[in-house]
Amino acid sequence: MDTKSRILDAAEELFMEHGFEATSLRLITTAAGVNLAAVNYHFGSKEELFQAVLTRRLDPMNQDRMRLLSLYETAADNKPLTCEQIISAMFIPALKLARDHQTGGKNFLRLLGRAYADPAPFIREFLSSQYAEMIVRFRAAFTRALPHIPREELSWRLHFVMGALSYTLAGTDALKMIAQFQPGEAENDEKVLRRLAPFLAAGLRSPVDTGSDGHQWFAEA
Amino acid sequence: MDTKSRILDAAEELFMEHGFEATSLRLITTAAGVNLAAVNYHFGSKEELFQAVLTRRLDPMNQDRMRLLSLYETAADNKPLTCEQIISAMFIPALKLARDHQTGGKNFLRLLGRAYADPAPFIREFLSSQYAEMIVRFRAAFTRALPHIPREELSWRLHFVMGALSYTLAGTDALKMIAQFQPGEAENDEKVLRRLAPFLAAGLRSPVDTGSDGHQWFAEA
DNA sequence: GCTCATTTCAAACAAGCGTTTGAATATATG
DNA sequence: CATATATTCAAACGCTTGTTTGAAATGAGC
Repeated sequence: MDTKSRILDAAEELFMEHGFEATSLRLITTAAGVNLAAVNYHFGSKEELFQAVLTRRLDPMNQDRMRLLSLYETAADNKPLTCEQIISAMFIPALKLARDHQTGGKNFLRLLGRAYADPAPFIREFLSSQYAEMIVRFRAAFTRALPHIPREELSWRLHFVMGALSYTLAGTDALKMIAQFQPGEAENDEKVLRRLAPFLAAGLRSPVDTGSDGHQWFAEA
Repeated sequence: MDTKSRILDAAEELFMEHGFEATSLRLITTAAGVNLAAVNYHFGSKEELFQAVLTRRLDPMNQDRMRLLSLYETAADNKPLTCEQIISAMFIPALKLARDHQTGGKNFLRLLGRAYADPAPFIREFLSSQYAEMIVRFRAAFTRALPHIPREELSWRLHFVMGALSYTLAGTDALKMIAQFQPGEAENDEKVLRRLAPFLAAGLRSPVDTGSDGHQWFAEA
């Protein structure tokens, strides 16, 4: 394999394991079996390397998501899609990566989940640009699927969906370490996403809280 | 104010802004107006300072959550609580912090959201220990409230709830920067949580997917 | 006012960081 | 084969990091 790919693979795993700031170029190049200067030669800088690691898999995944959404829309003959279809279009490409044991697909999804919460501006701006087109398309699809949900409310619900998804894919949360939380059989990313999707679909479809009926949310204690 | 509090306040804000690794002790001590060596004198190390920053507000918040849950359980006379009540017990203490403009409550919640996704083992282990007791209590409450949900499924749904909550509180996600996502009026943390709670309650209560009826999730594309 | 423990301070420490350099090597082109 | 281009390499650069040190300053108790 060529030097560039060796660096990308090693960086993907180490960034996932230690985060961006705590992963040194010396650690990456040693793991990749290449010279220290190779990163700056092939990628320019550590930041550009990080973006290259993300782009390599994120861009195809988001393209795949939009391709799938268009497929469903064409098949539906311009009628609104169901929530399940739209969520499937978001999840299936992620599932493909999770299933991919050959490449570091699982590693990448966990790295992506961490990148979402990283404070560095260059990461946030990069993700914004990477997701911009996809979000617009999916927002439009959800707007047609859920016409009774006000625009702002729908924005937030889409936000919650992305949050739960990225958090779950990150798989780093502290809860997993607590003894009480013991999944019975060996859970893999695929099974988890199959649990998450119906959960989110129910939330997306839930009636909008008018504040007048039902449970008194957040009554003072 | 004493040196220790000055350091904690400055560290809280700077850790929130730049993350743990990218925030240097020199940045913190300069902002706090104290000597560089004061951190190691009062807290021992940078890691212990970070834990002190989290403990200061996280421990009281989780105590408050459990107190509230006990309050509801006593009022319910040992009958199972509703999902809304349990979620309220989780959210109200977080809301109190979000409302607190005096102290850096909002800053802290965003810092906490980021800590959830931080790769450093010492952070993950610390959060595990901080949340252990609370999670056990709330798991038990949800188990009684949703007896028809299998144990493993409930574990994951609780996991999703924590994920969406922490991701939302972090408030750092890239989606916010995308032009299409423009909340109409000025949204504050309180309004956001009021949208999130019903969304999650609907997901928690959703029928368990038996795989035999309804939408064909994740049909191959 | 002396004493002793606590706290602050400037300075230095060793180590690691991302990046650059210029020569050496490999690869491809004519 | 000779030439030019692309890549690798060891070494060093300047800088920042968390932590330690020992002296100076502070403040309470007798």
